[in-house]
Amino acid sequence: MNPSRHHGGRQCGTSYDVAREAGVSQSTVSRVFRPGTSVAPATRARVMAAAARVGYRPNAIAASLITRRSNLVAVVISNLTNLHYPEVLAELTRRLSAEGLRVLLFTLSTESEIDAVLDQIWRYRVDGAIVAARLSAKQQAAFVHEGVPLVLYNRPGHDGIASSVCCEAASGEQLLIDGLLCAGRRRFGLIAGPADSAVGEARIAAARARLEAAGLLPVAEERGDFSHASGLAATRAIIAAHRLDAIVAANDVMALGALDVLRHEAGLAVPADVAVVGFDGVAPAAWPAYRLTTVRQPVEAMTDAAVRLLLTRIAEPGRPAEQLLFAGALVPGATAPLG
Amino acid sequence: MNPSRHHGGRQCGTSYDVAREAGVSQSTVSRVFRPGTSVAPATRARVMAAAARVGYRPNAIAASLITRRSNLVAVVISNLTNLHYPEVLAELTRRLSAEGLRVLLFTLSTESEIDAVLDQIWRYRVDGAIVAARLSAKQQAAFVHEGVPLVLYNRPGHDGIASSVCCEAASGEQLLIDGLLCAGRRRFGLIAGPADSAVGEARIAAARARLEAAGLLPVAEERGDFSHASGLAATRAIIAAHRLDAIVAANDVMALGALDVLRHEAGLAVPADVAVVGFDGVAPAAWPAYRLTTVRQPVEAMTDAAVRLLLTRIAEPGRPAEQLLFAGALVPGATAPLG
DNA sequence: CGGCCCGTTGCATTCGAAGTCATTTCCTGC
DNA sequence: GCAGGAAATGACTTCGAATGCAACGGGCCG
Repeated sequence: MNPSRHHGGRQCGTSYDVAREAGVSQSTVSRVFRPGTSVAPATRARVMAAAARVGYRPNAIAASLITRRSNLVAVVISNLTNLHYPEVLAELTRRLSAEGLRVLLFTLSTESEIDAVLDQIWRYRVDGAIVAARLSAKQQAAFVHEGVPLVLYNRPGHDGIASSVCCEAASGEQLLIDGLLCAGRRRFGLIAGPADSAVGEARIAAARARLEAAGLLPVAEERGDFSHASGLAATRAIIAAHRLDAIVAANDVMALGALDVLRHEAGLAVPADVAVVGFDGVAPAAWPAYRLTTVRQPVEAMTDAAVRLLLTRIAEPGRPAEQLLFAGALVPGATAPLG
Repeated sequence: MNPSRHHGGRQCGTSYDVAREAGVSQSTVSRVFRPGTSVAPATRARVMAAAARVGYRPNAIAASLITRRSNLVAVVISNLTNLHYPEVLAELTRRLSAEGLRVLLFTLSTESEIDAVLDQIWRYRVDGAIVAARLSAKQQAAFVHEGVPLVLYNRPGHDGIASSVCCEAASGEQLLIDGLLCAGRRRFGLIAGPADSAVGEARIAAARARLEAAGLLPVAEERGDFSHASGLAATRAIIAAHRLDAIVAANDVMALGALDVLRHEAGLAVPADVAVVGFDGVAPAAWPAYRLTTVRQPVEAMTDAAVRLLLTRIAEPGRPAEQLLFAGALVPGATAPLG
């Protein structure tokens, strides 16, 4: 029926080759390699031996075609350079592997690539997707339309179409801001993220809200893009024009940039002159050179939840979307006196 | 023939649905979606319209089965937490996407997982693999046997079986060590990587060789695992027992750990008391808090070469393996006076 | 006006495994 | 010794697109 051709490069045999070699049918070979099927021990042994002889490897592509399960999960990450995301990616990959799912990785250099990425996602018939990138309502709806379970990571789910896992900003910022206020800080500078970043906006909005609750307005505000360089630039701009006693950055990497400018360019003492706080809990923030006071996202719990949400939606496509919120944990550090 | 069933969740139509809708054969639909085939403009338009109506998406899985090209490339990275690798991964993904290839990502928590990963790689019939993890000779040979083009990233190719792209250690370490020697440093401490890391060993061996050429032996040696924490530990151990004037670390992250201990625990001045050098050129090394003197791997050139090597081996499977070496570029920094 | 050639198109087959259904085998209990 | 049933196995179909080959049609040239 299906003897393996030897055209060009060598290739591993098919289930038909194994079947012929073992003197059984292809169905039996298939059953041997599929858990939960009943095959006589003797037959199984014969098939395994034959498979070893011909170097048989089940073809996941062929299996996907008929089972309509590719065991692939698309993971979309917008900026891997953000230091926080490699950690997320590593955790996601680890957990997905443990569940027998493979990761099809997409990274975005610019947000405009997203439509091309989605097209590829549809083509590969992934079983689901975990997206840490901005998706419009229309794009989120496309996942429903294509029947691909979607979990958003640290991005808001539009109209409850998609499931999502987020680290809630309010309580974390509250801890930071209230601490600073208690310690007597009054002149705050804010370093926001890009305007189109929901997490960034949420954090800065939360910070601003706490200040307002205390009857204060930020003395200065600048926008960065979450990068260290933008943290440097924003801080230079702020301190050139204003006298501050606290800087609140939308993420750790910009906060580290702020620290660098304050200490190494402005000659200011942290936290004596100016306190600095961030958000994320990236590894370098904890290094002795910085010891940044920040809020750490519970990456383990969040990635675990993301995978779990995805699995349940794969298992039960009809299931309604869930939005999970996680609270960050205060990491005291040494860059802010927290009353 | 093949009308789309509506079992359970909605799914997008097949080429047969489009064919029926457009009044053409399935072959024609296939041709419309495949570049380099000849279809009458009018027909193409009809098919495109029909495809839009039924929401057709070419099924890459089905196409892979018959073409024997999955357009998937396995990327295996051993420790994403190493700060250098996220950058490599981002570049690789970007370049592979540009070539129409998708990334199947595998990360390793422990080296023992590698065999399970290889098994998955065979099953998915990837077109090629880029591996930044330790592979035994046997494992490398398996790629040849399975007919999967392999490019090793910063790992030595065994017996020229596999292609590889490496950042050569000798010239970089020479620049660093000779500079330190010129500046009068004589009492060196080395922080090596794990014994099974080829790059780590190569760098430390190169450093030692330069010292020997100058008639010196390292005063102290410790081993880390490339992590910041291990850099801290190694440095504590070294300075507790010896008086040094230079520390050479096998990578930047450990060097940053060394800096942290020297400055914030030991109260030593860098570079006045002790100079520190690393290797890689990771982003935080250039931040004002550190300004580490190091050698930067040419990530752009290396990833570009890795992808290019892979593409040519995919195109011409018979082609012999190539080993490419790249030289790192000195990043002067402020942690070492380079004579 | 006929023949030829090329651009289009359809038919039929193929890729490799999974699973349905029918058949065989063997064991059990009466 | 035979009916009943469970386990094991095989024949056959299916998933969705790509492609070799044959057929068709139109334009061009002689």
